[in-house]
Amino acid sequence: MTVVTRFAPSPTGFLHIGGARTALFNWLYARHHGGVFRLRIEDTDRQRSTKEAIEAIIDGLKWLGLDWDDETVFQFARAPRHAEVAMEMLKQGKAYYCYSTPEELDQMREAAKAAGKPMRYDGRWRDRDPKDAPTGVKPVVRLKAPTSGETVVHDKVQGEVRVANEQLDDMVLLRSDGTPTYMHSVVVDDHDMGITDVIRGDDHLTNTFRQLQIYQAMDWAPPSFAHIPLIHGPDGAKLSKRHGALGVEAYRDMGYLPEALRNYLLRLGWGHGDDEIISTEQAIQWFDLDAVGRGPSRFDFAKLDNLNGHYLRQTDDERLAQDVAQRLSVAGDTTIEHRLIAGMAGLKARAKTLKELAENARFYTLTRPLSPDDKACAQLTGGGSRVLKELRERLAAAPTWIAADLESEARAFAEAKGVKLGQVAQPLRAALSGATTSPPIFEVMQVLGREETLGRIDDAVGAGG
RNA sequence: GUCCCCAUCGUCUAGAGGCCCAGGACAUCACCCUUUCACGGUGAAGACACGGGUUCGAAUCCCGUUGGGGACGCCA
Repeated sequence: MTVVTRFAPSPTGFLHIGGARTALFNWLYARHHGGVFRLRIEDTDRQRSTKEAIEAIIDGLKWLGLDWDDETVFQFARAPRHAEVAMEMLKQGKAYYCYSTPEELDQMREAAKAAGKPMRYDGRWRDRDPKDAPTGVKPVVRLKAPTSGETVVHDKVQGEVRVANEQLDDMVLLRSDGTPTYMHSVVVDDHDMGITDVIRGDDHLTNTFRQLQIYQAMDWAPPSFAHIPLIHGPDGAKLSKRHGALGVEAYRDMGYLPEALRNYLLRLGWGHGDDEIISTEQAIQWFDLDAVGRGPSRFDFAKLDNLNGHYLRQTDDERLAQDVAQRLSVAGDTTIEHRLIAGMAGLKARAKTLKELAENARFYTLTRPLSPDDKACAQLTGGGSRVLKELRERLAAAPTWIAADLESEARAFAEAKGVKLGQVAQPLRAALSGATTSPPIFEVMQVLGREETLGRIDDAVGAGG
């Protein structure tokens, strides 16, 4: 049987990091088994669902490179079908109309709380004659759930989980306005869409019991389930905004590469021996549910940064330069763009994110004169300035303008002056980059070119006195 | 509160009874490389939550305790 998985987000916000991982696992599982990965937007909450959220989710999935098959299913559009199934259950005596008012339910809730028991609908309309129905009250449709025995889930990650049916009550299938509840629509949609494997967050594990009861009532074969643990914040508690509960677009803006985020998310809760850097091809080949861990894991930016740095260094210079030019608003300036491409080799070993890369690259994009920072200014006073003045003459006469030769010039100069190379290189760095740290300075000179280099030295020498 | 789930270095994890006085990665620290900062290299420190069993032998199996998480809606 062909594997069919799905990602079923509700469009009430961005595609957050936990959802992204759920989508990734579903996608990998389907691709690994040569199956189908589908997308269903659960937009039945008309109040909270927005068009913007739908777009954010779709953009996020595309950015992450998680492509889905077939058409996207919008759950709300299927409401008539959900109602139809509920009616069928009513006809077969598997469901019933319940006329209890919200007030009555509140009373039950409070009574249950006072008694230290969980809220359970007491089934007061379960076997009542429909003729008793009060007028003017629109009923909900409730499932006639089994009252004894137990319901068991054979979960691919959590193993066999069982619960006594007394713990469960008769849940609402259709609201009094005739719209389906989440529990009901999920089951009908998964069935109709031919989903074979439901892979979702751990928070749905207890929902599964109730959903299983609907499958049983309809005599449908349930899919197999896999509940993956949730992602927590660094403190072990629920992931907060501050700690990473952000939309994937926020990660893009912070300068993370989609391949790095994918690799990071994959390793969160799943492992393959000692492998850390895992390409998408390998992931598809290796991924399976049996290696998914059962405990929740904590989100760690430091590890994401490290992974991102790794992928950054693998990425070709043009792509990086283009992103940097965009971030620094200099895209289209070909001189600058060429400089960025030429300087990228030295730049990319020094950054963890594209954002950091852009900040480090800024000095390449500046127009003279630069405004050196405090530490750089300190390099440009007194001795530093004198060294630069003399070095400038020698550089102006340099026969070539390539890094290795420029370094030889500087070394010869330092030796002649009886100073360490650092005493030459640091003022030079301050003059050319406006800072005390930069890519290798002779590489910077080559990238900047003779004219710009000499000009920046002149600016610095003049300003430094 | 009730039900359900989980538990190896600070973090992510390897480990499916002897290969483990527990391996890798990130982070930390030291050293090397070096014109700065990185990258890279070498090394150090660092964990089986606790208590009982089972077994010749347990990180691995069972029970309990503790700790964490999740679910208890006419939200999804």
